[in-house]
Amino acid sequence: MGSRSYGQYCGVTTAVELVGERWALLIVRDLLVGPRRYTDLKQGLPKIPTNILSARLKELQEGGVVRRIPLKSCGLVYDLTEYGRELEPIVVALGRWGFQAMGEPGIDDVVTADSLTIALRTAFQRDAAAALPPADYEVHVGDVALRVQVDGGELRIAQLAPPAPPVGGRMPDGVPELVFAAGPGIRRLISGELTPFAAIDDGVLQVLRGDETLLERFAATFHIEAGAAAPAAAA
Amino acid sequence: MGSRSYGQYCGVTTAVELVGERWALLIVRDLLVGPRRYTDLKQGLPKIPTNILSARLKELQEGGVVRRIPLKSCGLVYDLTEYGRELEPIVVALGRWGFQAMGEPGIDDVVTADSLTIALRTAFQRDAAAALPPADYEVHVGDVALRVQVDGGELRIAQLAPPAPPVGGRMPDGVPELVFAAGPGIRRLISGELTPFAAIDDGVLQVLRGDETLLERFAATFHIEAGAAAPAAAA
DNA sequence: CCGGATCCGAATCGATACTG
DNA sequence: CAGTATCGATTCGGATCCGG
Repeated sequence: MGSRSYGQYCGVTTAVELVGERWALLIVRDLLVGPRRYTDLKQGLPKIPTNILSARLKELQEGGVVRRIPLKSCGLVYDLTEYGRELEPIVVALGRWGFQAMGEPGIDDVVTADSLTIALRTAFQRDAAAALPPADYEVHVGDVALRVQVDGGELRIAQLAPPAPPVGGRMPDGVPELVFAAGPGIRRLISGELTPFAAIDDGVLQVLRGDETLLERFAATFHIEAGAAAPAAAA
Repeated sequence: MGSRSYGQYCGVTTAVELVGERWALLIVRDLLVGPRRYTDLKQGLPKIPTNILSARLKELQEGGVVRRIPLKSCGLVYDLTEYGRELEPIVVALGRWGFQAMGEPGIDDVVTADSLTIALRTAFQRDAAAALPPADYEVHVGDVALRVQVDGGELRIAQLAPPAPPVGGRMPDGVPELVFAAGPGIRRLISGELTPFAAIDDGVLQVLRGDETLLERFAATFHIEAGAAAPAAAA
């Protein structure tokens, strides 16, 4: 009964009926990084109730956004359909928009591997990167570790354990030129609020290995301009 | 407490906390067309409960997306902030994405002036239009009437009565070269599923005045490719 | 452990009525 | 015109439980 339809014949309306329910776009965000098992999604979305996760996955499948793939080696993954994958620029743009309104982290906010991966894609400055020499970073935020490789306009991000190597993921060889660790305060480096030097000085960030001047290159490569009006950062 | 937070420190998460609630993005969609009064919004969103509309407006203001402007001539409008206006490319992209999943209209789906305005912006092919001569259309869909002017890569859309001339809107002068009327089936013209000729033939569209060959130009100017996989059109 | 299904109280939504 | 108030219908959130 409860006709949940918005009652309009319109593309935007159709879109929000497909991916506008609570949690749906965050599931899509994580699947943009790669195929994920039910349990991976649950871990990447620590606060999602399991019934909601399974309901969303069902709806997203019915909407043609997500598909369920039985794995040869026993198991099961969810993946975006080709149609679902077309959401990538939209999710990235939303992330860029929302980034500007991020305040300080809530007391029990977490940074997950997938969300950080998308955040880096969001902040990636292709043109700036193309003009810079290739670089190879290892970034730690909380207990998430990412291998971030930039070569020309290309960006490659791999998630280091934990969690276990993602399905279909390929571990990069070689040694990163720069290894550093940060907390959520890394946001202030990406926003330009803090220079790399100031970030180290404030204890927001520590260089674990490598030449710390590479941080300048990192900051030039990953940046989100505080566009128009920096809103007062909602609660 | 029922902390409605998603518990993640992430731009995408922040964005959906700001505009991810039910109805919120549709309010933004309508405000992208121009400032609107409470009652305008209610008419443009016929199925929104009034308490939800006022709740969303309040939340959007707190989030720095919408602002409330007392009108000199007695009255009150809601408008997007500069930050809110940055959602335009995102809403347009979502509309383009959702367009591909639109099936046939539900029995009591409506097409509103604002949603059609955004739909045309969504479908606008700047490059194609720039290569074509200027054009001046009047489009009727249901009881919505739009004046659509294309000049080079520029698109201007004005809403003809009803409803009354929008606040701050300016009525175009002159006479449109082509006036036509359609139903929701206009979607099939924009998707390329129907040629202009076939659309007339099927009764999807009637030319009321002007040279019907201009419909070719209209179809070339407003088009949405059925990109990757045309999903099976959700219920 | 993986992939959910079930149950229940709390919060939100939807519809309508009403008010300054 | 611009909202509140109210109340039943849904949905969400949290926890537990179940079959492989």
